[in-house]
Amino acid sequence: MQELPKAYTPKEVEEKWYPAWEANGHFHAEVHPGKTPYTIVIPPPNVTGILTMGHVLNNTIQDILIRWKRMQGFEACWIPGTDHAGIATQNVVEKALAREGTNRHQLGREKFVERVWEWKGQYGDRIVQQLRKLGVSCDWRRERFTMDEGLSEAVKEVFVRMYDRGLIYRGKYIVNWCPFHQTALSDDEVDYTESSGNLWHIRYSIDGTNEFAVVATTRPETMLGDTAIAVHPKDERYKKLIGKQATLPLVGRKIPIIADEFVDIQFGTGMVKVTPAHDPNDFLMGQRHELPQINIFDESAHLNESVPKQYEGLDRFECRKQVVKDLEAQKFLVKVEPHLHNVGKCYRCQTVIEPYLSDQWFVKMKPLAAPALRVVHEGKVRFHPQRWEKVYEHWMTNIRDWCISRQIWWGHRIPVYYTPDGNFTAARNEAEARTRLGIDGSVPLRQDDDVLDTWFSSWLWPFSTLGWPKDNADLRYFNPTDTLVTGPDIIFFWVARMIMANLEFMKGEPGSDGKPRRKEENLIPFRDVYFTSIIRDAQGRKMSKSLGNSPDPLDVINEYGADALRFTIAYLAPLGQDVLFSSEKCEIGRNFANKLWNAGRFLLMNKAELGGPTETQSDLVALPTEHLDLADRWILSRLNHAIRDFDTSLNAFHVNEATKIIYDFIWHDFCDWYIELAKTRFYGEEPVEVKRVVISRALWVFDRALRLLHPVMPFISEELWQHLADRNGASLMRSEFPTLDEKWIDGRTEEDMAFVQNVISAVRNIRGENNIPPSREIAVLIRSGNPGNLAVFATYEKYLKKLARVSSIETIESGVKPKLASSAVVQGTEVFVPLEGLIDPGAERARLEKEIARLESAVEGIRKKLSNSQFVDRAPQEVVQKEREKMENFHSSIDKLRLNMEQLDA
RNA sequence: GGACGCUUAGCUCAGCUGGUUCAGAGCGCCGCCCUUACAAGGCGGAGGUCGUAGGUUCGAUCCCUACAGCGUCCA
Repeated sequence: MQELPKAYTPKEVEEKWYPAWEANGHFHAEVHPGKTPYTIVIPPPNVTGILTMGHVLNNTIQDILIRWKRMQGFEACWIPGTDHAGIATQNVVEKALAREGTNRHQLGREKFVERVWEWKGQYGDRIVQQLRKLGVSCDWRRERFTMDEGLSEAVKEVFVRMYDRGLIYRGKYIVNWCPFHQTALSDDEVDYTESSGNLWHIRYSIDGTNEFAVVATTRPETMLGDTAIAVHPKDERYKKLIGKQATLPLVGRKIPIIADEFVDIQFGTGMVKVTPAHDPNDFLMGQRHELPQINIFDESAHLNESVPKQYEGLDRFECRKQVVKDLEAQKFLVKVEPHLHNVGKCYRCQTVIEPYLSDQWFVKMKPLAAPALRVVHEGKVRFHPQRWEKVYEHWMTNIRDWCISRQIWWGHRIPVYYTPDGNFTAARNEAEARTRLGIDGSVPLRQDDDVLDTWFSSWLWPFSTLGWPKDNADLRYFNPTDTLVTGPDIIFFWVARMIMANLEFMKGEPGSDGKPRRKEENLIPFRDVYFTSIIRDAQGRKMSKSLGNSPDPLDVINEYGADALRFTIAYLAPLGQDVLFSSEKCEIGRNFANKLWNAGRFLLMNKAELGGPTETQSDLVALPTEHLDLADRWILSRLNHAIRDFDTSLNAFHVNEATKIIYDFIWHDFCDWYIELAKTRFYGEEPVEVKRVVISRALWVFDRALRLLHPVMPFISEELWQHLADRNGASLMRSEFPTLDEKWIDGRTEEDMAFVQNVISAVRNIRGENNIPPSREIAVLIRSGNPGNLAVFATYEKYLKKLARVSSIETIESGVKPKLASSAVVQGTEVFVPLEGLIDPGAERARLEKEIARLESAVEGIRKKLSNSQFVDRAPQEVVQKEREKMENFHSSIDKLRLNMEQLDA
């Protein structure tokens, strides 16, 4: 066998294994009646997107879960895909058109949409290719796109069914309007940034009095559309004004003074202007009081004909200047104060959003929300961390109807058809529309121009990707899916809506038993939702393009390796906490990979040295249990602890803990101790047959460690695993995940080993504190009243010799006083290192004093406890007993240390 | 203004729901080492009254309350 290179080089390994796994179908899942499915649907990244650290976190976690379950024998299916990202994608193509000196209007709708598809064909798999670099084991044969034919069918089917049930309606509503894109935006497509503006105080004269109403506003130009003034009903200052009329300055319109609880008595003057067509709150207030809605803007936010002539045609910001100027000139402006407020901007073009009244399509959310809230309350869908339930609950109980129409061209066109005389219906296609409308082919039909919000396709993702609305085996088997891994920022826009959609549309669909689904646990889209944390930079700032503080994951992979990146991000990501990331942190993962690599290298070198038959796949199945010594029993106990704890952690979605468990096991238990101890046997006197057993067992343990590690670091684990034995074409990713074998968990062995480790540490401490170089061997004397400890030593003195570089070990009787020795007490056993000429008695005394002081402060703490009668009476007896034992041990150690210190002078 | 989260070593964070030498890890720092797997490494060491003030309890980093600072979401 060829010797491994001295350092691990990720690139070639990654480039070798990923295509091999994919070509062998290892990522693929099929309906398999004998196996339990475990399904994840990927949160589809925007087709225009590039891989970010957020994707790395999210997809690493998914891959850890799916690889783990796959190795555990589940039929693990991870469905990947991309989102058509309506506005974002349209924007990209429009920019390209602009560079060519044209635009979508010149091109026309049909040609434009063709152009977008072209773009998608050319660049649409960029992010998907980038994901592969990370090593994700998605079932690429099942890759979907939200504009696929199948998914489009699902969208139309859902729309028509909801329309027929009255769950979709058309209405005038105030929406977030982007005057640049001239489309409505959903709430999440609006970025809010704090900016400094002004608060203008404007005076309205009140009819029949000499008084004035003074209102404060951040948007004076909207006064042109005011239809009321509002005060709080309990505001004593203005009670008498309620019901009176005021005159709107510049316009002259008479508007009423109304009372509404929404008004904040503290804000400004306590009087507000009401502009129902241009402010979401005013819109609601207007509905409550049946106020007129006067729309003063056109679609590009220029003033329309509803305002006095001198303002018509002005841009809204020019108009603001003009209105302020005119108010001032006519003495209506009372004062102007600087004011900080949140301004909503279009997330694509940063144009200030205009709350705008327009015809839109809506989904009625209340009927959908109730069951979706219930399944979470009842724990049928579980959130991790659980606290997100409250956020979810708050949103679900205050839910508002969902504006689903977008005035753009790229997306699912709304399946509604209009006749010239204004009749309309939703339909799956034009023919169905004609049937529904009762018209023949002679009447021209026009389909709605708008497209649907992108989320209207992604909320169907857990079943549309599985072929719905067609009943099929995949859908029956893989839905409900198991785990969703996503960010809490889209809990409303995506997670909540998926729960609603699945509950609604899976009802009655055949389930895994072939019978129509009824029970809610079969109607949910997923059982667990893991909310990932936010990735921030080392200073704690959010990663953003404009700050340029977001490392390109592909650069990081090139520099450190995909496994190192995956490991590091998993290691750093506690459930529900933000992650402060910088690429240098990948040294954690890289160094670990290198450590692992060299452990493998060491084992393989020794195996080659010892000769014997080459291991085969089957050789590594059974654990060689001959010639077990303390170290062997100990590492098997530790391994089984690791297996158990890994399972516990990952079941609780504590990915960082699971990662740390493997790290600690491999680095500290296996490398620092087990390999070092095993050297005493490889280089010792035992016959070569025994050594071969020892190396085989070490390889067996290492094989299990690689299996444990594989979900986190798939590439290096596979590469090493293949080197351990002739695998005959098998892959680690399809091998069996280690399971707990209780019989190897052995408390006695761990105690004995802890004693050995502590003695070794004590000697190393003496060596370190006295600056004795490793090249200088030392002698050790042991004194103990504990025969068990002495017995362990008699058997395993070679461990101490090797690991602490000790030349000889002697046991001494009590009463014998070794001269000028450095000493320590380990679990009641005294360890002496006679070091005449090597140690500085002053330094040694200081060392012992420090240790005595430490023990004395511990004793003091216990003394306080034990002298407290309340503690002795009320604490559990075993706790009290333990404290007493501790106290005794500490006292005994202190006595010994004192005595040894005195002898330094003798 | 409301809800939630965070505050532990110089830095970044664990501490899994009150008692084990429980005060930890990684990085950084100091000292000794190229000891035949690994200097991307080994061994040893220094560093914290666990945000503040109360409360519950025999006992609090952990549970409760208030406050401060930071952050996120909602209004």
